[in-house]
Amino acid sequence: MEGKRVEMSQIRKGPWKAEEDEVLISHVKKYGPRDWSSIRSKGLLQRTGKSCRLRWVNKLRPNLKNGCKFTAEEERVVIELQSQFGNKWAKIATYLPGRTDNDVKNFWSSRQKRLARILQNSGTPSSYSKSPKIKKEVPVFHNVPALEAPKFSSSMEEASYSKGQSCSSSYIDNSETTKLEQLPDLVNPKLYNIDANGAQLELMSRGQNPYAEAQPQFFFPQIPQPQPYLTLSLESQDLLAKFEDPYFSQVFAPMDVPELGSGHVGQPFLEPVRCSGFGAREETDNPVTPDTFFDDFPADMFDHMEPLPSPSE
DNA sequence: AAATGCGTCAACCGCCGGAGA
DNA sequence: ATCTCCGGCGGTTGACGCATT
Repeated sequence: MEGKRVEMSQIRKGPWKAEEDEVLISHVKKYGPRDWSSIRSKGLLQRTGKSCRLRWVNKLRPNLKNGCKFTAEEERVVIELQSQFGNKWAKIATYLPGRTDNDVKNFWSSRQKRLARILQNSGTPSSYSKSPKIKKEVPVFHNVPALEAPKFSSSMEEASYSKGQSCSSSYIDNSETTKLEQLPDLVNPKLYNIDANGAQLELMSRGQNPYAEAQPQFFFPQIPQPQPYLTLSLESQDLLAKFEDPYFSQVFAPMDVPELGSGHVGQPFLEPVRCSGFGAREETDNPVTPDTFFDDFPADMFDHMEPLPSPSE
């Protein structure tokens, strides 16, 4: 027992040093990405097997897109797959070459935080333009190539170790011409669920999608029917969808959002705006990545919403 | 220039399931 | 059948850097 405690105290935690990385890489070169616990039992590293595995999978594995932001297409894929599979980050990551489940998870939680904050900020309409943080770029996915079968899984560490790392995607082709017709149906308000405190925004399709469990390893999500009139960013789509959700209204009605109570739910909320106004600016890195919508948010955006019932009702 | 807020990322923790003894 | 160990996964946290006030 005492010995065990001493042993535990020798386990290193925290950031990895370059030397440790080298040892780990060397081990994987020799034995492959397995026997993680033997790394410590052999005295090579004072790290747990789990820690070694995590380090390898998330940082050292070849062909990782370390440091590369998610492309618009990748974001779309994540959003699409999350709606199908729920928070199955490892599964989702298998559709994104070079991305790990941790990447996807981080991306998603950042996005959730952003959405939650945007929704909170919506309590003060002027805050759209005043909040500089909401300048975050949010892509509009005009260009939505069909998802191809994953060439390899993010957990396929056997992938040739010596291959160089690259930020280029094996399946994403930015040269495709814009096709609004391929936009996924991400504005279905039925998809969304917001918990009681309004902080956690999540898709409800978890466990409800017939494909969610049935899909094999190389199953690919169905690209829903086109929504040709949609030109809003995904987040604006999310947001608008939530505004149409009665539960959303209930949750957020008590907030200081007078605008939310002065419209007409059921009216066509998304106007056939084509690449004009918000969400259509060009960007150097990604020509089809527009600016975020909130800076340029129409002041009357919420005018189409029905008055909310009072909490007492 | 300092304070603050926010986003991103790396790493840890706990739970779970499978394999083997 | 049960127990233990290991690996995989999802959730969470804390550090850090950047932008803004």
